[in-house]
This record gives sequence, structure tokens and C-alpha cells, in this order.
Amino acid sequence: MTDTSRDRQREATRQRLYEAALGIFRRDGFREARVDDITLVAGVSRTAFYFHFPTKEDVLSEMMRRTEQPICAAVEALPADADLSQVLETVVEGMNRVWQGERDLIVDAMAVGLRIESGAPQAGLKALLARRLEAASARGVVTTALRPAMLADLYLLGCMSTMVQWAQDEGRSLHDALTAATGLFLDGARNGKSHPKGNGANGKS
Amino acid sequence: MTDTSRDRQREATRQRLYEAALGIFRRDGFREARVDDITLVAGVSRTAFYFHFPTKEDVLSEMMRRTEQPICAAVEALPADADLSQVLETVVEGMNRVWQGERDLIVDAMAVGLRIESGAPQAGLKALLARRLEAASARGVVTTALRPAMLADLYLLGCMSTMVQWAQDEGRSLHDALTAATGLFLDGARNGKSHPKGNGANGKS
DNA sequence: ATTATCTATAGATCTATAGATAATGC
DNA sequence: ATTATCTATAGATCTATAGATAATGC
Repeated sequence: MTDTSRDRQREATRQRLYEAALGIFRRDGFREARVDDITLVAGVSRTAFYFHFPTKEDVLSEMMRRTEQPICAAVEALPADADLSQVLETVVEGMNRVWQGERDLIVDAMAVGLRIESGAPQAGLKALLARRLEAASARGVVTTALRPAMLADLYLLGCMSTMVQWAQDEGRSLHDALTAATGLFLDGARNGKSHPKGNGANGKS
Repeated sequence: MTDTSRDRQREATRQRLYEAALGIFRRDGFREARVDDITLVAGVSRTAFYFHFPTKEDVLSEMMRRTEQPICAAVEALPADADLSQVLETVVEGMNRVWQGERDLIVDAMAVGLRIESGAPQAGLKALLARRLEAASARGVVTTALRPAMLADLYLLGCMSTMVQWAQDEGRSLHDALTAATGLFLDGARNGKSHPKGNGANGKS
């Protein structure tokens, strides 16, 4: 628990490897990136990389976790009774800030995110959003046909899908793309309320 | 063009490799799967695999394309003026049929699909859906705030997200999960119509 | 003395390429 | 004779593991 010299050394090395890895990923693309190039930049032996990160994917996995933090902080700063649209707008702002400069990494990062999103049940942003959605559904603003946790999942995965689209499409801004996807989700989540849709165990037409 | 003996031979080998690869993926998981094991089952040399498939990912990429075909056929069999909800229900039925037995492959298949989905602009199911959505929007049934192609993308990526969730979650049936996601999309796409949302170039709150 | 962090090395696996075989088209 | 399909081989890269070093806690 006490932040010993060894701890600081380890974290410094890990941080150098993290940054070096992202640099090489940006330069060569994730797939083409060689671990040797990463450790050359970081100034450690090849196997030191694997001591800190089991695979290259784990670097992107950590990137997903790290970049979530400022977004979580921004959402937590909102009042507990904030409008759902305001909450999601905050998420959009945050994602835009983090990812608009990382177009070349998005597809691979999201592919990794796809795995951890459902894997970690109590993960940061997802859990936060689930709570906000639960509050909104208690207020009667969104559907109760789907559990808040699932709605949060659907929304975040929708954002990830949107970013992948944007990364390959060029054209409009990431912010606009995310706003559009958010509008679609909001309308869907609101109106599930009135329609009795969404639990459909009924067979073919 | 004439289906020569060499062509048949090549396709037979390719097919054996394809099936062997899926078998090994199912047995060992995609990541752990060794190409040597695949070629052992297929009865060809190691490098023959790479002659047919540049990487293991390309096998899953082909799986995505192949499994799309029966779904496309089912959608094309519907009348041109079929209800949008009926079209999407057909898609749900098809996806459910294809993927409910492939839980262990879904996450990796979808991660690969994430890349090719936006990559191939005129890809089968996406193009088909875009046309159906365009017809629906001409009829005034869905929003015109988003281009049909983008709506199709959002829907398909939403389905993929849902399948990833399902693959890691257990519990409810894949069919129910897809139906729920479809309901959410339908409500969103319908109601974007009334709201002036979805082109949002307006800044922060 | 013990343990965490990192290095050195061996073996496994992948990737690139040169070459063999047999089908094809002239 | 030429070309497509596949094989054999060499080199690159990754993964597993044994060992070195220096910080830690007793």
C-alpha cells in the first residue's frame, strides 16, 4: 500500500511501455506493430513488455479503461437529477475529446472494447450510465422493458459502433456522428415506454 | 469462367480448410487455435492455409459473408412494400438461426465483422437493408434525419453488439435479445421523424 | 532471506519466398 | 511453355521459462 520505490519504478516502466506502444501503434498500425520496436523506444528488454502486458491487446484494453476515466468524472460531476439527454451529451463530449485524434486506433481499440465491455460487469462508465438510466426510468422517462444495465450496454456499444463507422468513413465530424447515434438511442429508449415492444418472444410473422 | 478441374480442386481444398479452421476455432477458441492443427485436419501443408487465407481472421471474415447469404435471400423473398418491422424480424430470425449455435465464435466473428462492415460499402445485407430503409423513409415511416445507409449500419452494428452481449451473458435467448434491440432501433428510427434531433452541430450544453 | 522486477535464452509459431507438380491454353 | 496450386525451407516474431539484480521486510 505504501508507495515504495519499487512500485514507482514499476509504474514508470509500465507507463513508458504504454506510451511507446501507443506511439508505435499510431506509426505502424496495431496489427503491424512489433513488440521489439516498442521495447526499443521504451528502453527495456523485449520480455519486459510481456511482464507488464500479456499481449498487445492489453495495451488497448488499458487505453479503453484510462480514457473512460475523464468521461466518468464529467458524468459524476452532473447533479443526480440531471436530464438524461444532458448526461448523454456529456458522454458524447468526452468521447469526442478522447477519440477524435485517434482515428487510426479506433477500430482496433473498439474491437478490444467489444470484449471487455460485457466482460467487466461493474465497469466504470457502464455502471455509471446504468444508474443514470435507472433513475430516468424511475422518473418514467425511459422504457422499463429493458433493464437499465442492458440499456447502458446498448448505448455504449452503439457509440463504439458509431466510432468505428466514423473511423472508416471520413466526412462529418465525430461529434456529429455520436450526437446522431445518441438521438436515435434516446428516441428509442423513450418510446419503448409507450409501445409494448421489446420483450417479443412471439415467433415469425 | 468454365469450371475447370483445377478450379474444383482449389475450391475443394479451400472448403476443407474453411471447415477445419472453424472446427479448431470451436475446439480451442479462435485465439488459441494453431494453423498447424487446422492443416493437419485438412490434410494439406501448413503454407497451403496461407495460400487460401492471408490470416486466421480471414476465415471469420468469410464466415460473416457466408452466413449473411441466407439472411439476404430471406429478405429478398419479402415483397418490396413489406413492413419495415417485418423486414427486421426476418433479419432477426436469420441471425438467430445462424449464430445461436456459435456462441463461442461470436465475439471474435463480430470483432472481425466490425472491420468489414464499414469497409465494404456495397456489402450484401447492409445494402439490402439500406434499400428497404430508403423505401420506408419515402413512405414516411422512418426518419430522414439520417441517411438510409447509415441507419442500416447502425442497425446491423446494434445487432452485432447485441450478439456479443448475449455471447458473454448467458440467460435469455438470442432471439429475444435481438428482438429487444430491434424494437429499440425501430422506435428510435420512427421517432427521429418527429423530433428535429440527429443532425446536432450544436456545441456543448 | 525473500520477493518483485527485469533480462537472457530456448522453443513454438508465424510469415515470406523459392521451388515442385500438374493442369491449362496455345 | 506457361500458369495456378501447393510444398519445403529459412528467417522473423512471439511465448514460456530459467536466471540475475536489487529492493523489501524481518
